[in-house]
Amino acid sequence: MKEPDAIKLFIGQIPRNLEEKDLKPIFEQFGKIYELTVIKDKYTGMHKGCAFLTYCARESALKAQSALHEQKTLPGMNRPIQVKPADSESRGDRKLFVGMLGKQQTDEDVRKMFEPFGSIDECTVLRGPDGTSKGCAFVKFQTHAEAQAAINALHGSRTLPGASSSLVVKFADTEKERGLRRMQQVANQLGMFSPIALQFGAYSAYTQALMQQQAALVAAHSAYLSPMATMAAVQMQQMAAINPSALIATPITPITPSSGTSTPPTIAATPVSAIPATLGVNGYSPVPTQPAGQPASDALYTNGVHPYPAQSPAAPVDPLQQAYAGMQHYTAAYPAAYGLVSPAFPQQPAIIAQPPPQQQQQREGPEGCNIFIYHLPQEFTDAEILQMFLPFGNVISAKVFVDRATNQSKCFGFVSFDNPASAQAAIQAMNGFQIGMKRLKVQLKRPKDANRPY
DNA sequence: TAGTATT
Repeated sequence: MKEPDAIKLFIGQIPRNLEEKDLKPIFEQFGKIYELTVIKDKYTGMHKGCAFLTYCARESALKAQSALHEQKTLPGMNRPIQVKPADSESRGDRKLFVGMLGKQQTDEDVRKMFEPFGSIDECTVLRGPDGTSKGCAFVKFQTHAEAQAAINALHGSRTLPGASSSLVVKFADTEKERGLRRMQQVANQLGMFSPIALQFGAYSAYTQALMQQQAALVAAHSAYLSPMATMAAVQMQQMAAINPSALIATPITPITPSSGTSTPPTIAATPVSAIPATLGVNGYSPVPTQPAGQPASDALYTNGVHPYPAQSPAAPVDPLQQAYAGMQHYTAAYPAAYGLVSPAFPQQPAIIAQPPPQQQQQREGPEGCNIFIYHLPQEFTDAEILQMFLPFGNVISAKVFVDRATNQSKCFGFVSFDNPASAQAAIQAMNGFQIGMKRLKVQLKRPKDANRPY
């Protein structure tokens, strides 16, 4: 079916509305396709604007690459299509990050500097939106040895005009390192400069997981909304990936046409609970973050910011809670935006177009996996507590108890995980967590046959 | 001084 020396290609700069079936005709002309997969976000299913393509024959891949790479631009894109071997095809580490360039150096200048050390596959100076150099570049050699030779010869070898220190030449960050860098940026933006704050590994992970979930929520919801709302969701996801604090500080209102509505959104007025749980199987989306038992998780609550119900109201505010409050504001703003966006797009179905929220029956997890949550905000529904507890593991059930007569929340609920460690992590992190004027009470659910102490 | 994306 596929030649043993077939090459997997990475295809970049694909419009997000193109799926496999749309892309197939573009690539089929170079040979029989073995596999073509659009890359989607693991959690949100959102099209990432790129794909993997493997032809049965190696030759087809080479033909496609030379015919298409940087040769044409797909509709709606402002950069040409990328067709090149996927990272997984490359041998070893051969990509360099070059820092402390002068602002004047162009791609060509950098290329000249590096070409004595080997064959360069790619050389790009990073530039801001206005075209000014960011003073750094990526240079990819064909082999690891060439890249290493360039480091040996060039790193620290000179100081370029306009640069504040000597030239930096090193291997570009791996994916993992990039993640760390992002977390550090997040920490910095939230003002967490102290050595104690630097231990907040769990905080970053938690925040990022929550941001992902929030973005997913809006993404799911926006399927029923306007293109503008969808764009906002995309932007939001991008921001969540790099800068949760920007997300918090940037409510969705800027995308809404101003139409005289001045009611400030509040979570009580318009809960997001109507958002269908369309995230993954059974409406539940697993999150990899498992703070359970991790040292960072312990550090989070041994540094004087332990959230606890008995804590004085004047206690210092946990930045985690601030972040959470910010997100509430964000999600609360969303329905308000909906109300404003909708009339501008009369062809869009109104809110009745939403499928009915999936009413999941409460499911019990194994002993030790079920938690009880009390003091929930009145407007929290299954969807909200699901969102709140997803970062701690695989949630198999999330249920807010509702008064049958009034359909009002009784302000308590149950969440079940598929393992006890997740339940413990959730209790550790969320018991005493302040939301508005309330602090959550989070504890293991009593076994059915337990003696009732009161 | 870290890109437009890499299962």
